Amino acid sequence: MDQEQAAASLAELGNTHRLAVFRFLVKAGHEGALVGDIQRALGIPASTLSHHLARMARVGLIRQEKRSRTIVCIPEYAHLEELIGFLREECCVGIDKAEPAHPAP
Amino acid sequence: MDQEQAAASLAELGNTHRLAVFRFLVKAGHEGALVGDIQRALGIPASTLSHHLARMARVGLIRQEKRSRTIVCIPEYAHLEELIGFLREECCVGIDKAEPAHPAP
DNA sequence: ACCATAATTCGATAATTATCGAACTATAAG
DNA sequence: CTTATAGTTCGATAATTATCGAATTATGGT
Repeated sequence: MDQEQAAASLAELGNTHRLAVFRFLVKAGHEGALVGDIQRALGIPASTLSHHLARMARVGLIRQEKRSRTIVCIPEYAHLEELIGFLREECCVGIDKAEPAHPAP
Repeated sequence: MDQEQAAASLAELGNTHRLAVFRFLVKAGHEGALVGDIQRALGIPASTLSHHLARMARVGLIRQEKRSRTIVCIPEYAHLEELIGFLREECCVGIDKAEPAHPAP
């Protein structure tokens, strides 16, 4: 994951509604949740939620699968892992230079 | 770190300029770097950079220490660690429910 | 065919964020 | 005291993002 992608994903998670949605989906597990479920659980107006879901899907944070009339939203764990990996590299580059707060085993 | 704080920090990192600044500071290490150094290294106009630095400091991603005429910017590693911790909790809640891609030791 | 449900798209508006030159403040050096 | 340097603040504008009702599309059930 490059800097552009990382920034894009971070920006999407950097919104309370979208972060709440993502948390909800992660709790829902690999089966995901329907748009309507999210809507009822979080009380976000349908069109607003749709907007946020589209953005999250655009950067690869979630995946949307159509099941007849409904749409299942599934969190992309691998994507989050990559994002965390990117941040961790950032973090650890400098952390050993001095004051080793996290002594490597 | 609660959801509000996490979202705020993620939003700040979710901007290419600020993410570049943060990476630069992490590489600089615990001694940090001067505003002017960042400015010259990344080629961001002074007033724009000042704006971004203020935002990053506001959410605790960096710390700014005045040294006579100059200002040292230091990355708050602990803050990033907390943020990563928050994301990791998110991620791992659902990851074991099925398809254990990351088998716990 | 008709109605209900699920969700998106449209469209208009509000709110936030980004950008950057110019003016300003603070400090150091001569 | 004057000048130079480091950085911020101001102010104005552009660009992006957020919000949400209304209209629309798609599908299933009766």
